[in-house]
Amino acid sequence: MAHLPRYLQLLWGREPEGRRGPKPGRSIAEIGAAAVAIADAEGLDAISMKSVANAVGFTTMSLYRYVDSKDELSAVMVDVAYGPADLSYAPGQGWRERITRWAREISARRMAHPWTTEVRLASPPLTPNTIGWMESGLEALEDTPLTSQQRLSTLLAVDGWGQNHVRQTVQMGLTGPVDPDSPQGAYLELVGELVDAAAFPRLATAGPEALGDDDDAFFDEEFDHGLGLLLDGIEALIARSNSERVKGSGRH
Amino acid sequence: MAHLPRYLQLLWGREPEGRRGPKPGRSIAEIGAAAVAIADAEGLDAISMKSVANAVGFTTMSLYRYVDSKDELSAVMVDVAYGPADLSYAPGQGWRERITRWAREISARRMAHPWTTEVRLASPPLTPNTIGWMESGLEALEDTPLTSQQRLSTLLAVDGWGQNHVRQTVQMGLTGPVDPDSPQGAYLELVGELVDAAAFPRLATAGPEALGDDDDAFFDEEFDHGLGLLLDGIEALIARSNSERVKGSGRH
DNA sequence: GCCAACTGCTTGCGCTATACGCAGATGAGG
DNA sequence: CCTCATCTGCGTATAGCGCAAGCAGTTGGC
Repeated sequence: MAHLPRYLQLLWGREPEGRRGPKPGRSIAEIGAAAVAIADAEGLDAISMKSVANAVGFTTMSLYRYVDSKDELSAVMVDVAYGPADLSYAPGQGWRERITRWAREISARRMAHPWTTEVRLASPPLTPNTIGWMESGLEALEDTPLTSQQRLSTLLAVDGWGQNHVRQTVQMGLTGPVDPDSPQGAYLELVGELVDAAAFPRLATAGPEALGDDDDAFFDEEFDHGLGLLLDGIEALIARSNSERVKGSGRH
Repeated sequence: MAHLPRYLQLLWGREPEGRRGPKPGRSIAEIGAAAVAIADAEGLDAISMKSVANAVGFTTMSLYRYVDSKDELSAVMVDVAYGPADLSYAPGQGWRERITRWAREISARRMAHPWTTEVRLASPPLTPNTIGWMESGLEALEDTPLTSQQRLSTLLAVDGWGQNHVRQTVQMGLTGPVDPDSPQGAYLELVGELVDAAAFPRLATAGPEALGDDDDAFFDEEFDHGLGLLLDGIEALIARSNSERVKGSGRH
C-alpha cells in the first residue's frame, strides 16, 4: 500500500479517526474554495501561499498543515473548481448526445474558472472530482459497442481536445468581445504586419477570415467544429466495430 | 501600425538598420538555444533569467537588452524548440497522409522538448517558427474541398489535441518504461486504493486494463487512436462538403 | 568631433516558497 | 485523573526570484 499524500487523504476523507491534538480550524474544502475565489477574481498569478492563507484567516505557514506544497494546493484548487460530476443522462439519449452533453458541461466548468487549464499538474489527477468526471465520461459512452479500452482512449481524446480548446481560447483572449486596444485586439494587426503573404500565403488568407469580426462566437464555433470532427470519428469507429463483429464473430 | 515587442523584432529580423552603439554580443537565437539546452537538461523550473544569462556569458540584467520579460523569453524558447517547419509533401500524397505526417512531426518536436507544452504563453503565438508550422499544416490540407475557414478550424483541432496529448503523456510520466518506485509507477496502486469499484465501476475496470503493462507504448497507441478519430471526422466533413457541392452548386 | 544611442554591469527592492523551532490544545493510554 | 505524544497554528529565517533604476564604456550618424 503506497503512501497517500496528505492532501489526498483530506480530499478523500481518509484521515485516521483516533486523532490527538486540536481540531483543525479549517477544512481543505474551505481552503480550496478561498483559493478558487482568489484565482477567479485576480488570476492564477495572485495565488500564493500567503494570499490563500490570509483569505482563510491563517498565517502563511499554517497552510502547510493542510498541504505539503503549492503544487498540492493547485491540485486541490482544480478539484474544487471542477466540482462534483453530477451529470445524469436520460435513458433515451444516444451516445452522441451524451458525450456532447458531457463535453459541454465540463467545458463550461473550465470556462467558469479559466485558470484551471493553466495549472501545471505534476502528477496525474487523483482527486475525487477529476476522477468523478472521468467516470461520468465513461458512462456517456457506455451503450457503445466499444471495448472499455477504446472507450477510455476515446474519452481521453475528447477531454484532451476540449481542455486545450479552453486553454487556447483563454490564452488568445477570445472569451468575449475583443477590445481593439488590448494586446489581443492588436493581434490581427500584428499578424498582418509580420505574416508576409508571400511567405505564408495560406495563413494570410485564412487568418483574417477566421478571426475577423465575430470574435465573440469564436469559442462556440470552434467548439462545435472540433467536437463534430471527434464525434464523426467515433461514429466511424463504432461502425467499423459493428461490421467487424458481424463479419467474423469470434475470429481473431 | 502597432508597436512590435522587442523579441519579435529580433526574431523576425526587423531591427532598424542604422544603429549606433556597440554591436550586441549575442543573438536572440543563441540566447534561445542556451535556454532550450537548460530546459532540456534540467526542466522548465531551472529556467531563470540568471541561469540563462550565465549560460550565454551575461549577467542577469543584460538579458533584458534582448527580452523585456521572462514571458518573452519563454516565447523565444518555444520558437527555437519547434525549429523551422521544413516539411515538404510529396505530390502524390493525399490529405490524410499529409496531415498525419504533419501531426507526427510536430509531436516529435514537442516530445523532444517536453517542457514546451508546459510553458504558459500570455499571448497568441507570433513567432516565426510557430507561425511557420501553422502555414505548413494548412498546406497539408490544401487539396481538400474545405473552405480556408474550415481548414483553419480543422488544423486548430488537430494541433490542439496533439499538443494536449504530449502534455498529458509527459505529465503522467508515460514517456518511457515506468519505474514502479516513481510517483508515476505508484499511480496505479493509488488509483486502485482510491477508486472504489462501487463508486467508479467503469473506471475501475477500464483503468488498470489501459495502463496495465505496456506503458512504453502509451504515447503511440493513444496518438494513433486520437488522430484516427480526427481523421475520420475530417473525412466525414469532406464527404459532406462534396455531396453538398454536387447537390446544389451555388445555392447557399 | 560631438553626442545620442546603444551596450553590458551593478545595486537594490519586494516578493516568493518553504525549512525550522515554538507554545498551547487535545485526547488516548496508563 | 494524569501524562505526554501528537496535533494545532504562529514567528522567524533563508535562498532565490523577476525586474526597476542608474552606471560607465563603446559606437556611428551628423
